[in-house]
Amino acid sequence: MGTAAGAYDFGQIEKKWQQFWEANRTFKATDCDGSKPKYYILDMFPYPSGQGLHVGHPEGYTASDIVARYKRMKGFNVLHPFGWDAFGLPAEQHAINTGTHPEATTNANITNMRRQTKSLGFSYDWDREIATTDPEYYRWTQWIFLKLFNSYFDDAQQKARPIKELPIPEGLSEEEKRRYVEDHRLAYQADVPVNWCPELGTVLANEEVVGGVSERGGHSVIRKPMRQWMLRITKYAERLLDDLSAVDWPESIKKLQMDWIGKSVGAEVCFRIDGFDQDIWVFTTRPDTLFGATYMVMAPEHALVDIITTDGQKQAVKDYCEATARKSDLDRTDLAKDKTGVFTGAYAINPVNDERIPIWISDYVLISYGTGAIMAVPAHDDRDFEFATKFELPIVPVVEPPDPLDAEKVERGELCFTGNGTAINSGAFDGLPTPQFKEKITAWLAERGLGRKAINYKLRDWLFSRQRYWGEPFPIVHLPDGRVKGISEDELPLRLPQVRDYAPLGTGEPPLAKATDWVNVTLPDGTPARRETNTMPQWAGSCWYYLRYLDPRNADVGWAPEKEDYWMPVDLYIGGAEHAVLHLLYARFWHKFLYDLGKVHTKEPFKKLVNQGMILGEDGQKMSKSRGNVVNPDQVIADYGADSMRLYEMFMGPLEAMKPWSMQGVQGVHRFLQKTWRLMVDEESGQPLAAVQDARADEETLRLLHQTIRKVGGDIETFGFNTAISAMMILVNYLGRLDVRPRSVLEPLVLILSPFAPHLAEELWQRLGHRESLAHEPWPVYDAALAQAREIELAVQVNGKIKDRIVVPAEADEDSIKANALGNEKVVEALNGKTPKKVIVIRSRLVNIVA
RNA sequence: GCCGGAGUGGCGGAAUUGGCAGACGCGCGGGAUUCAAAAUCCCGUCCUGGCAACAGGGUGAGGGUUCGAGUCCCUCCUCCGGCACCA
Repeated sequence: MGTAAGAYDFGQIEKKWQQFWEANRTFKATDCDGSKPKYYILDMFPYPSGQGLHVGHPEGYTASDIVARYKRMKGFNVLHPFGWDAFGLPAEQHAINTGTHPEATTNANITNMRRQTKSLGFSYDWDREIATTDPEYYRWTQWIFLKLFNSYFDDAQQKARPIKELPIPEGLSEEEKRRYVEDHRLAYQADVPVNWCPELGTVLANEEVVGGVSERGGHSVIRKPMRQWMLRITKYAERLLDDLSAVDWPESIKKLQMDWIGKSVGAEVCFRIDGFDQDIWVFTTRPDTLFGATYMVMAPEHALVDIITTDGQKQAVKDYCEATARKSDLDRTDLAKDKTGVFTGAYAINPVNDERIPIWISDYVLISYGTGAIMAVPAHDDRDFEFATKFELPIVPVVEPPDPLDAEKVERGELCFTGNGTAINSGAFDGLPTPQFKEKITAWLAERGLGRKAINYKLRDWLFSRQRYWGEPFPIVHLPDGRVKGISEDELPLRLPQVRDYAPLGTGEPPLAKATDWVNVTLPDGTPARRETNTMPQWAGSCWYYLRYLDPRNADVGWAPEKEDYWMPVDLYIGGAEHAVLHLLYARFWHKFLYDLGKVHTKEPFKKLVNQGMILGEDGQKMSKSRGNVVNPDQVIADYGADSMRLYEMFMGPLEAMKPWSMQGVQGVHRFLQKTWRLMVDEESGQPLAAVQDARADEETLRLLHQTIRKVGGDIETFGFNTAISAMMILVNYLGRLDVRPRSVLEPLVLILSPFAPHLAEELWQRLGHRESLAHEPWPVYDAALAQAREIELAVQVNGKIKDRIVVPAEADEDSIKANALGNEKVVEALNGKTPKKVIVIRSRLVNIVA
């Protein structure tokens, strides 16, 4: 196999061109080149895992590489960088088990994955390679954190400002002033009930807990109050939501982000507590149902619970609160099927009708959303309905559904209606449609100081600290008096210290606490202090890496402003849909913050986003070691070559779709590349075939060529890589039948194939007599006139059924087509003497005769 | 439960967005080449009936709009993804 001198020796060819590109810096991106339009195309950088590359990675990378190579040929100055999201739990778990420094593991994994990535021939500018674990990189991650720490959010201006400019209310003590400032920083510490994972020995962000267990590893997660670093992402909720309309992203991803942010517009309403000075505020999206509020529910953690509970109910309430506190997240969701709760013994006064309503506690009300208390309207809220039914609380209908049948059921308390309708049992407001009632009652409450318009978000502040070793250290010190200070920027990077072992202490104390020499510091003024021992979560480094690529070796700033101005935003971002809310929301948040600081000039970092779908094993199942269906890219490349691998991954189906692997499919595209080779190269000599000539192509050949150029270019623009490949296959199959293969046809074919199979294309280009790489050759221009067929075959239907086909000149007008069709003998036969009622002519498509 | 997305040959998938369903590839069948095999090339391949020309049916199921529906509308089924007491 492949013994002849001129055979398609992909192994040798691919190595040769990879070395050529690297030696010649073929894909070097030139900063601030004003002579060309720029195009920034970014892949989601991978975690350097010990498993190495799997076949899912090259899918997105090949797609982006095709676009990058295509755009270069279209005359763009393309920035196409690559790097490593290198902090992460696997290297640390390995360190805990074996004592190997995670850095050593990480570097070895990067070396291996870099080799694998390079073996696919992607046109990255490798001079810009970065790793988030490099101190020269995380120096700037820490720098951004310091900026967050030293900023607050100005609600009126809806933007971040330096903490020094925070207006502090009059009359506060020094201690209160300090607290006030701490409470406004965008990076702050708080005692929060966190997702504590005993198995991993760390807390997790809400986004990292899936179905009550940890996203990584599937370990159980419990609720535990701990002092943690938080980022005030909630301040950006409105902007994160608004600016989604400005990006070209899949609607599904935008929707996921919208739902995650979860904006609700409603009102906060004040209820007096009978016999107490205190009030309870509740948040509701349905202030129009206030007259139907028959009880209240507070979260068990609510501060007022202890105060208002009557002696008789003390024990029951205490037991319930303790039981709730012990529940893990998983237990809570499991128990969600059946509502639980306890009466406090206290009553509140409904502000609209002065009714006395009982106050309950239940864990179906969350302390972390709204005010931690609700007014319950069982007739018009499913959860309240369920609770009221179980505990036999009154149900008062106040909204009449439009459907009379429903209305009757609601009236009898048999149906819970949550839609819009007409107000009933609501005093002077009766008869109002829901939307108007909402506005009226909100104004009514506001006039009396009993309520106000309010907006709530599901989005919570970002839990930003982890009790791990392998992450960015916080540039923060703790003073003996409890104050927290950021270290100065010129002390960055704050490097990770060496530690004896990497195991968490299990108490919540991070491994860094073991590095006492590092932890204990003396400040310039002589004060002893302790360094923060938590580290940042993995998402930190990926929040801004697209900016470091712009200026990756700059030792003075994270990125130079003129480079940011030239390259940003990212024009095309390709990666997996699993990052829909995590990475993409966090990165947008940091970007908006940097925008407020004037460090970036665009509101959004990623203009267009495309998700590649997952590649399944040959059995149609998700690839996994235990199933034994994992495809090894190294093996595929060894057997068929990188070009075949690239081409196959693009030929499998639509980029975004989930699709199963097929080794025979790889063979299929490999055959196509072989065929393309043999189209031009003599397998014996390696020289161009005698059939390759400087001859004129005939009309039919030119037409197919120009149609193919048009199709392939158009398909690349719309990510239809599978159909682009199919079009090239048709052209190659056609040319294979010709005895004379004009160079003027083969050369454009090689050029349009080159983004897909770059090694083969470069080799063919050279063997056709070119000295330069084709990487910057102009993309062939198609001639619309040549692509246009002279004659067109039309289907002729009678009553929608095809009877025959006719051939007409491309420019034939409707009347002549009509005459042609009606004169067709099959048509005459089918009509059987009947007169056509109507003749529909779709030029270039078909004729339909209705009889 | 709620919100998205998708159901097309034996398989992966095409179909100008309302206009010839099944491009291209895989697989399979037949043939050429070969001592033989691999590789390669040619022909066939949605289903049913027929030697064939041809006829009929066909895009998850059922209904509707239309001269015309894989594509649009309604109802239902299945699979995948997301959220899961967010008031």
